[in-house]
Amino acid sequence: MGVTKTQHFTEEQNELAVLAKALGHPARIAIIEHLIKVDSCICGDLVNELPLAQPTVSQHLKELKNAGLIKGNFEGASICYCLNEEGFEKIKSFFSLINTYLENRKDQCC
Amino acid sequence: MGVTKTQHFTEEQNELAVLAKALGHPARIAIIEHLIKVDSCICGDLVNELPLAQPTVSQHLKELKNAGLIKGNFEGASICYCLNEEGFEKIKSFFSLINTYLENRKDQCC
DNA sequence: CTAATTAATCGTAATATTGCAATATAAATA
DNA sequence: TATTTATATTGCAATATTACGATTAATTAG
Repeated sequence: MGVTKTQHFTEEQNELAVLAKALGHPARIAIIEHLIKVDSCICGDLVNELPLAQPTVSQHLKELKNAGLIKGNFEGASICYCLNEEGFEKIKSFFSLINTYLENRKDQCC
Repeated sequence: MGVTKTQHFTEEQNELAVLAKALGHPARIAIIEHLIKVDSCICGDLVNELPLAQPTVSQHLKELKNAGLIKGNFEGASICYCLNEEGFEKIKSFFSLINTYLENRKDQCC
């Protein structure tokens, strides 16, 4: 029926999925990459940087913010967005687990 | 409208988005976690493990496979699924970039 | 206060995702 | 060969996502 069965999964699994989903769009990858490149950012910048209209960029920023991957504060007339370490920490520990597993994996059955 | 403007982003950005999107569902996170836990897996296992019907699990496996995050081989009557290192490598280098940035970031403007 | 600038929100069309029953396919076994 | 077992595919309903024009809200400059 089209609704994710969130209730049936653990909180950790749902959190990770939310974070990954937020990164699951090239525009949002581009936003993260741009934030790293300029090391602090105004939204207007992004509208020029991305091949998308201003409302669309605003929407993508909102999703990244909701997922906890970026933070935004008013700075004069515009808004300063930057990476939110907290969100990335959670992803980091998940991938650490995977990397440790992959490095120690003895026999790859497939 | 409603179609992601894939053409306007770099191949790397699109690839990362595909990988992240594939992880953007709790069932698929659960599948990855289970594959790590049992260190090789048969799909039937997963149908019992997950709160989803067999066709739904099959679909999620397909998406993980398409994204390059898991591999599957026939093993007798059933199929043996396991992690595909290649896919995770790509994600790893992206997060390395982010971690390096976050660790060296001087002033957090937000 | 008014105009200009910047970014968020609303409304909506186009498309994608999620989930499952029903069915199909493929291999193992009796 | 017929049956069982394991997994994939199809078709469809419910819902979510993507994108953007129009509008609104908030801030700054004059």
